Amino acid sequence: MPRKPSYDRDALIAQARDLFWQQGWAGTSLKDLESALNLKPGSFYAAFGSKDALYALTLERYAQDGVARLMAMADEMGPLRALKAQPHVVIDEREMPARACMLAKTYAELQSKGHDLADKAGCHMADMKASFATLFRRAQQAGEIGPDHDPDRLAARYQSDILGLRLSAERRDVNAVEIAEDIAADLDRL
Amino acid sequence: MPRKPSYDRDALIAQARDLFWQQGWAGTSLKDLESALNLKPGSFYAAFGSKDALYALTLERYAQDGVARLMAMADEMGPLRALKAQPHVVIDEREMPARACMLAKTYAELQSKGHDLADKAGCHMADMKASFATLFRRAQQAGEIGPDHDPDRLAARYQSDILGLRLSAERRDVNAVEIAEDIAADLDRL
DNA sequence: GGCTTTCTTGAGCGATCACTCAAGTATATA
DNA sequence: TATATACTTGAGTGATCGCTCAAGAAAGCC
Repeated sequence: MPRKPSYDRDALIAQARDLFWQQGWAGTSLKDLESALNLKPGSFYAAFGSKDALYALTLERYAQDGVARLMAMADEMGPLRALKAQPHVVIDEREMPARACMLAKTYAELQSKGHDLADKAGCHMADMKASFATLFRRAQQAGEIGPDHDPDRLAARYQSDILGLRLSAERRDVNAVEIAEDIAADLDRL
Repeated sequence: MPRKPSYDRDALIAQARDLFWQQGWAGTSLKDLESALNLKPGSFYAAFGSKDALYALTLERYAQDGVARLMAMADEMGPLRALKAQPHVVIDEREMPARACMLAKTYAELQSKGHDLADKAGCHMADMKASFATLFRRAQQAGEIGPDHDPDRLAARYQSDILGLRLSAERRDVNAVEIAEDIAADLDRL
C-alpha cells in the first residue's frame, strides 16, 4: 500500500551506537542524533520511539557483535588462542569510535541512578563474562590450562582486566599494547 | 570587617566530590548540588564560580587523598605490601559513594568532547601511575621483586588492573574480592 | 548605635533538553 | 488516474539546564 522508509534501519542503529559509544547517554542529544542520522524529530520518534529505546537497541547490537566476534575467533583458532588474541583485538580496531567498552561506560554512567539502561548493560556484561567462562572451560577440557583453575573465576578476572585495558587504551600516556601483551602472557601461566 | 561565610568550604567540596563521583558530571545538576550543599545559587557561584570549577576542585581533592593514602600505606608497611593491599582497600571502603575510580569515570565521560575536566582527570591518573611506578621501583631496589622488570610497565599494567577491578566492583554478579586477591597474588610472581 | 562590607536569598535569564503533532509529500494498490 | 496509507517535515511544547543579579540580612569596626 504505502511508501517505504527511505533509510536503512540497521545502518541507523549502527551510527547511533557509534555516537552513544563515543559520547555517552547524557552526552548525546537528540539534535546530535538527528543530524548524524539525518532524521527529523518526527521520523526519529516514528522509527525508534525514544532516545532510550534506541540506546537499548544499540546496546544489544554492540553486545551481540562482541560475543559473535569472540566466538568466531574461538572457532577459528581455539579457545585459548582466542582469549589471548582478544586483548589485542579490542584495542587495535581503528574504525572503532572509542576504545573503552560501551557496556562499561553505560553502566558507569547510569548505574547510580537506577536507570534501566544500566541494568541492560549489566546483563550484557554478564553474558560476555559467561562467554569468557565457556572458553576457559573449553581450554581446560582441551588441557591448554591446568585443571585446578575455576573457569568462572578466571573469566571474572579476565573480563576485569579487559575492561581496565580498554579504559587505559583511551589514554595517551599509556602503552596499551604492552598491557595487552601482559594480559595475554598471563594466560600462558595457567 | 564583614561577616564570614556560614559554611565549611572543605566540607562542601567533599560533599560535592561524593555527588560528582557517584552521578558523574552531566548527571549532577546545579539543583542537586544546591540541595546537597544547602546553598542557594548566588552563594554557590560566589563560593565556587561555576559547576566546572567546583568539579575541578573535587578532582584535585580526590586525587590528593588517593596518593596520600597509598603513600601512607607504603610508609607503614613497605612498597610491595602497600601495592598488594591497595586492591582490597579501594573496593572495601563502605563509606565511599562509588567503587569505580572518579578519575576514570570523569575521563570516560568527558574525553570524547575534549572537555578540560577530562584532561585534568587524565593528569591526575598519570600522577597516580607515577606513584605506582615509584613503589615498584622501591620494591625492586629492596629486592622484593626481580630486577628484570620495568617499573613503569608494571605500574601501567597494575593501574589498568585496578581500574578494571574498581569498575567490576560496581557489579552485583562479580566477586570483586576474588579479583583483588588475584591481582595481589600476581605481585608475588614478579 | 552607625556604617561598611560581605554573605544570603530567590526570582528569573536565555539556551537547550527530550519530545509532539498537524500538515505536507510520496508511493503502492486498485 | 484516484485513493489510501504511510513517511517526512519543522515549528513548537513544557521542563530543566547552568547561571545572573539586585535586594535584603548579618557580622566586624568605629
